[in-house]
Amino acid sequence: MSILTKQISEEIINSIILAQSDGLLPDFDLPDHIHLSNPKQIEWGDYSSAFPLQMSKQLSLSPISIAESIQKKLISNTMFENVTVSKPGFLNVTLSVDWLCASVEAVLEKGSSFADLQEFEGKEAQVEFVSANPTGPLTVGHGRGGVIGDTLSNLLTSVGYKVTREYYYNNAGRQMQILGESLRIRYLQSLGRDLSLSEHHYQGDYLVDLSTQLVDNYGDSLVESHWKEFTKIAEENIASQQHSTLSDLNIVMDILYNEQSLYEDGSVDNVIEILKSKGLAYEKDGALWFALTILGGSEDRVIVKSSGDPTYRLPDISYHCNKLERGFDLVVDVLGADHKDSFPDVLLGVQAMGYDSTKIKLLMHQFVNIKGQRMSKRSGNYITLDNLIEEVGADVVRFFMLMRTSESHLDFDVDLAREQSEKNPVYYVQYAHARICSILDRAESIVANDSDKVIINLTHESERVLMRKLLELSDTIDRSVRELSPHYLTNYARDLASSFHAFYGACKVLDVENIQLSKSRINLVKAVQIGLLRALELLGVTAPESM
RNA sequence: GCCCCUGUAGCUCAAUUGGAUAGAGCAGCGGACUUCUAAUCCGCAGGUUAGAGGUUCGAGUCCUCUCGGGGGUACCA
Repeated sequence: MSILTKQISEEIINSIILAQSDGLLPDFDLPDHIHLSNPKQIEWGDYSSAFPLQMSKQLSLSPISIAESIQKKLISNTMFENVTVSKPGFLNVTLSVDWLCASVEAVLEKGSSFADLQEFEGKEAQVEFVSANPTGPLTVGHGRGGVIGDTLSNLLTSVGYKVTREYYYNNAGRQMQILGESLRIRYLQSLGRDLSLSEHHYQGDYLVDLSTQLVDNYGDSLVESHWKEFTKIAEENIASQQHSTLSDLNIVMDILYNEQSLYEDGSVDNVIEILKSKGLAYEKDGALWFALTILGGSEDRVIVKSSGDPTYRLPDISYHCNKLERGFDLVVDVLGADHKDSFPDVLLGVQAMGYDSTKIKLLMHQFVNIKGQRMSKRSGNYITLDNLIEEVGADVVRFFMLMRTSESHLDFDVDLAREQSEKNPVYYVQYAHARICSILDRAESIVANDSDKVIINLTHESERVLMRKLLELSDTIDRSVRELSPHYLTNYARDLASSFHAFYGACKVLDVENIQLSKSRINLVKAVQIGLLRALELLGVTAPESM
């Protein structure tokens, strides 16, 4: 099944061609797509296009006359019940009930993949997300990135990509030493030694918890151990906790990419050599600088400090080259706003290394602000992702994280999220599914074991809207992928649920007085269930059968 | 100082990338369950889209300036 608006667009273009061959319209270069929007007034139909307005100047014709010429050819199309032209020069189409019914029948035939697209069949994509340092528990910000990345991965899969979910495991550099030292000090404190952390050490309670575990398991046998031993223990422990947190959110990574390996296999040195040989790296003040200004960047940056340690930009460049070397057609970095500045530098580095950096896309998200009574910050501690999941549940976390566009700040209202009531949009959507299940259970007793998929004559306005909304899932998936904006899916799920609830209120599905109509409505409800389940599946939210 | 994001109803946000009379939810008010789940539905009210200019048939959306909020601006990641 193809995208709904694309089908309409093709019909309009065909009508333009017909109008041209009849001399109703002059010849002009046809666009490959007619842009359609959902008009605000019911009398303007299901979709409308401003195409006649846009072409008016070029063709030296009035918008109305262009629209009327297209209308003359489009009106006989059985896909449409009505084609109208309105004031400044809009072309409006109303889908025919027969066409809608037949399309919904096709949903039943195709099942849950009905809205999937084959556009990127055979292509491979990599989505890198979360990529937290193994130095502490995941934050709610990581949670946002995680949910965005995972849902985007689902979406990319639904348009044909083979997707690799990847977590860049940042376990090299000085921060790991600090982690080891911090744990060592906590451990010695647990044994009663009078020591304290410095300002730069990791202050969180999680290292205290870990150190008491160490005392329980090893007693004082680790007293003489080097910080490196403690780093190893802390890293393993924290990483496994991070992944257990992610798995609570239904997120499973395919690959944990180890930063350390970039040093071990010489990739990082290779980047230095190539940049040097191209005259893009130079020594100054004992450090090695990347000459970004030559490549159009805003300013040169240090890639190897005078201490001999690389800055994060260097392994980042190396890592992104490695991604492209693995042959991905699309690489998406899901990053928090704090990383935004370095992204262009990495792209320039990748380009300088001779790779096609246009395959790498950025999906940046802003931070999460936690609002609510019981989640107020305790002294010295911040709210972890674990706390949040425990407080409101995984479904709610996933849904709320995807309610806003990723580039806007997200106010996470914990009081609202915790509320199991009509105020909570997650339950609104899930309740629609539970209602559907309930209807379908009862349907068995009225129309026993009926396997035919016929849908006819669903003419009520709420039925029309519901059918159209269901068929728009393909548009939503397409747009979410095109714009790397998974939040459209959340809006879609709410809209579809809303259309269903309105239909439920207006139309009795199970009506013993009218078996034929009941059969069609039951089939419609089955199709809506398929669509709603699919949307929730892509969002990673469960669909309870009763509530 | 400079760069990026952002400012829309009392609150939280949409608005299909420049289209028609700016839409939802919550909060407020009024209706609808002896009838498929009332975690629902229907209706009312709520706006100078921060402000001022500009671009054009047409601006919440684009350009300039001013004012608020956030982030960055490291030889941290």
